[in-house]
Amino acid sequence: MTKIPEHHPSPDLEGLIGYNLKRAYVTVSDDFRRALKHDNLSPRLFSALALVKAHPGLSQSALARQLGIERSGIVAMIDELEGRGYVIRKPVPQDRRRQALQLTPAGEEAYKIALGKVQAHEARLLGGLDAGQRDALISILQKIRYQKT
Amino acid sequence: MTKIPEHHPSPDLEGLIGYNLKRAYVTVSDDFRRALKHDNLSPRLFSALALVKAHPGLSQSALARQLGIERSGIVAMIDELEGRGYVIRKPVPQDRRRQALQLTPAGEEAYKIALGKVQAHEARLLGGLDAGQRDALISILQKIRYQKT
DNA sequence: TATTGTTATACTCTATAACTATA
DNA sequence: TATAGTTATAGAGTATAACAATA
Repeated sequence: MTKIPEHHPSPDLEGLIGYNLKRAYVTVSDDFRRALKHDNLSPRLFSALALVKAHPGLSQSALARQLGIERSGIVAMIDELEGRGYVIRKPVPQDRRRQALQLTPAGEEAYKIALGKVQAHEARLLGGLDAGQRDALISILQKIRYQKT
Repeated sequence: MTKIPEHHPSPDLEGLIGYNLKRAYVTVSDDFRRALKHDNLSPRLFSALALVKAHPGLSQSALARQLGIERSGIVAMIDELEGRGYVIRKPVPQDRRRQALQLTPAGEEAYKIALGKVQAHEARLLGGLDAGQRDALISILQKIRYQKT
């Protein structure tokens, strides 16, 4: 006997942006993790590297604001990246409260490799979208993100 | 002295679908929670109600598959919804391993009210999108979700 | 007074592994 | 053998609240 595929969504849910956003993110995130399993980089650690790379000297508080999370959550992330030798906390003489974050050469290299894998993962996973759809998607998502609520 | 707004994203990150999906989902999810705070319904409990509503008699395992999570995670969710009197677990005589889930009248009513609030929240939050953008977004997100990886 | 980094603590969501009862 | 529900347990990713050092 052939198995009947279970497929019974809720029309209410399927019509909601929030539900579809969440499910799509889980799909992309799972594939991201598989793609960077060997590098042992989660999406959030990768994002932290990307921001420190783009803004050498960034403080931990500024990184937290940029990622949209509390600064207390940054500590363990930077501990981890520093432990791997990817990032250093550099004292700032002009403001002794701060730690200026920057990538080490090993961090630069690890980021470069990871970025290639991330872009390959997205190209593979989102290969079904044409360039127009991809740009439209990013533009709409940014409109949502940057919206004042 | 005027404060300079901090705005230093990473070009790499801003170009990634995954990063934008995540950030957009957090925005929508936070607003959802604010909108349904009074009803004490999280996105996942709301989704569970929606699926039981759409498919009365659904088993817990089928609900888990539908939500894309493990069945062990469903137990506490249904405990909670049952405790509030929104859902009942009904024994199935033909298969005594199963519990058929269904909404109580109170659950139907709570869901109806919640659905209205959720739709209002999305209309408000996504008011900047025209109907075409909204449909395009849902269609692209579903394409990602339903993709075989 | 306000901000930075930090710690302690707790909560939400989810996974894994094992068990039992049924099929 | 396989599936349904369940429990115990653990992990990731957050938040809140407090504190010391510094601005």
